[in-house]
Amino acid sequence: MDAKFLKPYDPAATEPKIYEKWLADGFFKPETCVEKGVTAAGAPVFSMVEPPPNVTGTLHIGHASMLVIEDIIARYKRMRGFRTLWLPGTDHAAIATQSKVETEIYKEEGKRRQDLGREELLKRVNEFARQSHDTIVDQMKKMGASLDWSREAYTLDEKRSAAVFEAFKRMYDDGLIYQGHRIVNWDPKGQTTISDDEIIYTEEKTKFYYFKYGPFVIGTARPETKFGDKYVVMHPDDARYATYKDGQKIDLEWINGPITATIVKDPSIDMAFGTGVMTITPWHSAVDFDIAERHKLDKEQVIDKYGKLLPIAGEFAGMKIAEARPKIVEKLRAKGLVDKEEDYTHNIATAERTGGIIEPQIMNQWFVDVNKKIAARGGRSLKELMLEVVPEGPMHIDFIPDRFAKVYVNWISNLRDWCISRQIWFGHRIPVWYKGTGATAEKRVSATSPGEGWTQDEDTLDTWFSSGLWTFSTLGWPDKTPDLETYHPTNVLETGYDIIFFWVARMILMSTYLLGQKPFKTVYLHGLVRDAKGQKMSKSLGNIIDPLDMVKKYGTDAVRMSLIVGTGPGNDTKMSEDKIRAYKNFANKLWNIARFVLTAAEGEKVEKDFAAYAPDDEKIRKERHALMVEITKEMDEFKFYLVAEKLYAYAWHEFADIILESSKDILKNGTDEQKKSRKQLLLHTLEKILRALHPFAPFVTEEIWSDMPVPDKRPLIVESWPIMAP
RNA sequence: GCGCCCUUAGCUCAGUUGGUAGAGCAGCUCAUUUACACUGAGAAGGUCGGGGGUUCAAGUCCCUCAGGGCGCACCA
Repeated sequence: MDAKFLKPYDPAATEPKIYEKWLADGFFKPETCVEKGVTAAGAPVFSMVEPPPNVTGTLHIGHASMLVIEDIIARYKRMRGFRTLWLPGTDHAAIATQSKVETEIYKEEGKRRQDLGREELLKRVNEFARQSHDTIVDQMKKMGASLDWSREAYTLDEKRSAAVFEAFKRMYDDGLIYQGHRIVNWDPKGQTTISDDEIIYTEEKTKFYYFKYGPFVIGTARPETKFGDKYVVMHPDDARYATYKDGQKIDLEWINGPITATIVKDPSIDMAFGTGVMTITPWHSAVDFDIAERHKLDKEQVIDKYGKLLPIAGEFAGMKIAEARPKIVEKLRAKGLVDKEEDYTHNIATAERTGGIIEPQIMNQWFVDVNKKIAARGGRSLKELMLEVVPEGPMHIDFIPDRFAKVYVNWISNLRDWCISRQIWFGHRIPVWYKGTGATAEKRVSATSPGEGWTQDEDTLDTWFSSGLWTFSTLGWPDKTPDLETYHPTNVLETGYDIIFFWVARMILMSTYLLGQKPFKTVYLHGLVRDAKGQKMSKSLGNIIDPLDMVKKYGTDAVRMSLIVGTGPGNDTKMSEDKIRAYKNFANKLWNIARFVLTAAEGEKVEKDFAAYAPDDEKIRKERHALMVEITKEMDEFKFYLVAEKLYAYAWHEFADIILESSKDILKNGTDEQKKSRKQLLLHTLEKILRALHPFAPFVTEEIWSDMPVPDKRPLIVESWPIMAP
């Protein structure tokens, strides 16, 4: 027995060495496994892409949990004999990364992006992204991730940019991408549009005002938008206002003097809300915009890009909303136009990345049309294509847990055209070029400048446009590569349920449209990692657990086990340092089990098909086999938490506490035959435990494995799962 | 407003075709130089959120109420 077993297990000394060995052997790469004869050339394929972490700094516990689940899947499949590809990468995360760098620059140098200019800012962001990338890759390796680094991708690298251009061009040519004046979510702080999903609603206690508007009383929480309101809308069936006719003009006194208002009757009005009458602000409200479109009404801008009032506000022009609001109410009160005010809880929309308060604005932006029929796809729209992956659809994808399929369908049915242009600089620049103005203006889609006098669109693409291509852009698309042929559709996508809409849905959109394939056969959704009390981890609560700190303190295997046990799909996980400590103890327990077994069975080798078991040993062997059958089924059902727990209980409380203890007497007082049988039993059982536990705790199992007297053994990472065909 | 999830031992949670309630942690009692103190043995601890129904049988299926969490929509 190796002298290392005389000391407690030392993860810090062991783990880096083992990861290096795996890398050197090349077993993360499916081709190498075939070349070295550890995977059959004709073996079935298993592929999975890693959801690319954003290059915004470092890995957090959520990433760690994702990597652990995926690594367990990858290692399990590899041990089951699949040609297993798990493909790594990182995401440039346009807005998230740029705003992070901008914030830092402003803090340190007091400069804004306009002070630096496009080129200089991009230089800085790219440099930051590169550093983040290096840190993150290093951290992924520390988690033990068996990712095929030879295929590493980045959403903004050359190949992925080519894929983005191709996708854009095809969608443009099919008329799916169009430019138009539509109402969008404008972030005055980030100075860019954002998508509906990037909005965070927070409750705010505010006032709800009732103003006298001629003969009516209108309600509003936003007095500052009311300057341009010259349409007063009511339901056509509202008996209270039956005397007013559609299109009727009314002169009335308003904030900055007398105006002429027009009556509009529209059935979208909720008669029970407020007074059943409202004025509309089409430029700054999606609902009002729709009403204005239906009745072909004028639209006027009231608030500018910076959240300041425009000259239409008269004496309030130039003021910020927060400043102007009370002053406007004061003025209306002085004029006797305030009917009453009430306390009100209002959901305010803020930008996820910058915290800016979203102001709907009508702007000229680029959109993806989700309802247009696509000739090349049998006359179906993107929306229709996206619905084909539901359980009863022709291209069905398994959702785990399946309740998320409903969430997905619900989202699709509410889907509106996707605004894909962003007014930031970091990202894929829109590949559209312009030349000339007015009647002679030209517009062309091109990856590079079409020539003299052409200027490129200033905007960049929503970051989810490039990540939507991830399952196939990483495999070489648009080229028809062997990788694409072999590994797409991927088998499993493992990600958080919080990005079903952002990402899962968009991958389905892109893949069904561009390839006519689903991007993955199964989507496994994990939950959030919370603290021991179930609270979200956040800087302000001071309850953040840094996975790398924990790795340093307790070892990767302990962190991995603690992230898995108690984690059902779709449910949030609770984490605590105590839990991690408990699994460090487990790694050491395994270590001591190995020490005992290797000492007790000194000189003995694992004999394949050893049949001469004593009756007691045969019983133990059968129970062990039953457990292996059970956990194999559970692995296939993605119930990793159960498997980890059962192996933990079996290794510790069955094998160590009962089997090892009972062996002491047998090995001392038994017959030679009994001793032999028991030694084989101990070796076989430890061997099976190591194999089964390897996906969960790869380092300590690999390290013990190196001392196991198993003839013709390979590194554990490419050994077989304890039972091959359950 | 629409929808989803949760409620089982002090805490965290298993309990997947309905068949006499389980684990880990914490706490309690005891052991103590052992493969391992990063340990072992033992006992204790629950009217499975309330009510109703289906059934020979319900933690499990159905209805209903309550509490907690979340998503979407609305937000004049």
